[in-house]
Amino acid sequence: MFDLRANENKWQQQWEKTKLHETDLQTAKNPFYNLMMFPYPSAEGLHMGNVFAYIGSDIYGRFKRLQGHDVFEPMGFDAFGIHSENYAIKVGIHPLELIPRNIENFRERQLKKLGVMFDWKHQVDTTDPKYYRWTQWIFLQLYKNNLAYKKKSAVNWCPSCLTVLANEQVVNGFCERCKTAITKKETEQWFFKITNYAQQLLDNLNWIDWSESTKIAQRRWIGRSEGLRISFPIADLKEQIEVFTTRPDTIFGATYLVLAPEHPLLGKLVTSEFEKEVNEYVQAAQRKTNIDRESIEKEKTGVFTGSYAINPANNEKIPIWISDYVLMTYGTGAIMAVPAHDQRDLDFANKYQLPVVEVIKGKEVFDKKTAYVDDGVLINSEAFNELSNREAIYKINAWLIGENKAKEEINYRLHDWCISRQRYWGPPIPIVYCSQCGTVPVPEEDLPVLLPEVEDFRPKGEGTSPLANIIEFVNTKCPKCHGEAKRETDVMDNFLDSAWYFFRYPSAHDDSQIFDQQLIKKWLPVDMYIGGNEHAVLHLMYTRFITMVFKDLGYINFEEPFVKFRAHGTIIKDGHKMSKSKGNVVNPDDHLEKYGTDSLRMYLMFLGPYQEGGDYSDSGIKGAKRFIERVYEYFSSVDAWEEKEFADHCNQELINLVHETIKNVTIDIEALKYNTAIAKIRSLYNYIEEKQVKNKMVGEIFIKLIAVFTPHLAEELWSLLKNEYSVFNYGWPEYDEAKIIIEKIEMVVQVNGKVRGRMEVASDISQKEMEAKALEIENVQKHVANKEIKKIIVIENKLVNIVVI
RNA sequence: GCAGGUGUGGCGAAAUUGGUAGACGCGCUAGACUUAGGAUCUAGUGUCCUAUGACAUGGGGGUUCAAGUCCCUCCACCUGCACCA
Repeated sequence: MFDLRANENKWQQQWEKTKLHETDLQTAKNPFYNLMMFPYPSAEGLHMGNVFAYIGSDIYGRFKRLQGHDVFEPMGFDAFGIHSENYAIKVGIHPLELIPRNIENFRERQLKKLGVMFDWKHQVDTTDPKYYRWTQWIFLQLYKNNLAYKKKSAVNWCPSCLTVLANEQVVNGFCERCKTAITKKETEQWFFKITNYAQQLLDNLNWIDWSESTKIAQRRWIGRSEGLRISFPIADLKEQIEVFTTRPDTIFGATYLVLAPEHPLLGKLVTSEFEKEVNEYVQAAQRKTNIDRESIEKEKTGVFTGSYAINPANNEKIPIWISDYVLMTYGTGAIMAVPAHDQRDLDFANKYQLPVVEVIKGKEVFDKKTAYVDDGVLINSEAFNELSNREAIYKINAWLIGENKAKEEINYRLHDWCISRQRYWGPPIPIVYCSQCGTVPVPEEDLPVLLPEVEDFRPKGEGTSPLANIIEFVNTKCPKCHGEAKRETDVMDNFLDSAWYFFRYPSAHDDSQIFDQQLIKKWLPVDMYIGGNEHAVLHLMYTRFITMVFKDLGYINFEEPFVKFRAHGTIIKDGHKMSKSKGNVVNPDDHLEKYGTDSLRMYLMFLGPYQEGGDYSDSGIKGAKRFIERVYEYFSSVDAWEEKEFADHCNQELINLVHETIKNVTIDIEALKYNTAIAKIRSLYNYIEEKQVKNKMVGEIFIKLIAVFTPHLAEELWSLLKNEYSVFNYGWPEYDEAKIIIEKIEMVVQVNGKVRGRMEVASDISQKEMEAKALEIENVQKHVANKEIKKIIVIENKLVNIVVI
């Protein structure tokens, strides 16, 4: 009996000994950078999702290697961040001790067993000072180029993680990590100006070769909308309120304004009569979580400020209200309410008895309950009456702009990236505050700003990092005037660590520079990136931003990091995502031990399309193991392989099958359709076994095809056939369309689209002969009898359809 | 609510993009070998059925010689985003 585990150990050792997977980056002639998303090393170890992702990516890498590329397939650890830190807190072990232990476990006990061709010489660990020194360096470059700034604003606050979060890390109002409801907190934070790149981030989506689902998610997240910024003068005050709208055609129906409770002009607007009510409302809004505030089920509330604005279109006096359905974070934090044509405004107007003026007439009669939001003809709009609203938009825009009452504006949903974290486990922000010189960046030669060893690394929750309590860390000298100064005590968002790691892999041990320009030129952008779509608007957005910054600062000459990105699917179990609470988690270690890596690799790739994932079943993996054992038995039982050109000595059926299989498997793997590739390889094997094929060339072709899926088995079979190590140095099989000769075809004969018979015909038969032959079939005659043949449709090599009436 | 996706045997899934529905597997059934089988091998396996028949790709309708595939409509589930002005 074939011992899969022993065989795997044997070849893994051999690979390591011969450095088969170490690519010489300098001399490589045909580079292919095959990247997969690196993991954060949790103590639980790899889960089935990681395993699925890495195996799928490795198959592509092995395929490219066999096709003759020098494949660079590095791996590293995304070990900074709240996830790692929270785990350390939970188990009560300091991250400085825990994380290296986890990394060791991940690499030695798990990743190395997957049979993936990682090049460990280029391992990267984001918590290594030699790495985060460059993360800090990146911060400094952004700072020097006005792309990093500090500002006070209402930011997302997680009351459980005790830190602020970027918008991308708030999921449905909950913390991405711990699922706690997010509140708003008014504090000073560091931001990166990702919004400077909003348009470029959007435009490039038109040409990068990424999974469509990922591109759609990014487009929506960037959320470009075109409209007008209109100024509404405030009655009795020399101020203006600016609103953003995409529907200037409805301006004559704007019957009131609504400001966000945080709006800066609010103080000036509120009349003494309404002061108490307004203050109470503002305070209540501040206390609410985003969930309470942004839930659309909730009834809208608001209060009148006592002031009025002038509608610049018709000079009507309209009241100014505040409400928390208007967000300070989008547009100008103020809207013109057009209740007749916006459902939210209508609900609000009905509740507080505000006037509703219909300005666009549609087909249906407006019932004051459902806002009319479709196209129509303008009414109650003075000079613009009877225009279609599509036309009116242009005319009203031109008029308002001409009158200096508005200007065109493009708004994005995307906000600047808040990178401050009031936590311990991250790279310190390299900034010093001096009472004389103000905010001073740490000089590049003083990097890294080392993360100090702190006994109590728990977050304190006062809006400051635990580092704020370390006097030796905080107190420092100003790099400019050498006077007393204090360090910034926040650390950087973990997503910055991972936004540039693939730039570092080729230069992983270069302490003189962030990366070697020559190597970057040779190896980047990444040829193929595979990862989970949960990072569609997080990692994959930030990493594009950082790449664009590198380009603009002159470090690289490309602006998109990944030529090709593919999102893999998720592995589910019994119809649900694997999760501890559902109790359906499959531990990959057990299955690796029991069935071997090759079985697991083959099974995972076979259970569904790679980009969709699939449902894991324990029994399915047995089938893969059975297949591997059967193949081994067959190959080892052949004592004499015929060393002949198979194309000359085999029957045409086998020749056709081999060429067709090579062709289809090549196409399928390129498209990541591993499940069907495996099905076709198995079909070929079934034929080999059934017909007891012993041609050595056919055997070798089969081994190469299966090698990407079951590399250990392939090496063993390769040596069984007395070939030289390693099969991965011997190229991907070629197919030759010309060798596929079809002499006879089985054709289906239909009568009125229903199959009534089959016939075997020579491939060079004429259409007339084919028709005649079809009509000879007894069962066909039965169905054609006494009927008039209207026409006969012949599809080459497939079928004949006789249409009768 | 919006966007995207999915819906095919008992199960995971295929289907050359309009041309033989169910490839390749899992499971199951029967048989062989065996002291034994949760091992292995062989055969069978969409449903109904006397079938050379009929019916079958979430439901209904349409286009076509021909529809899982195209169009209309309805339903269910999954994933994102969600008061974005």
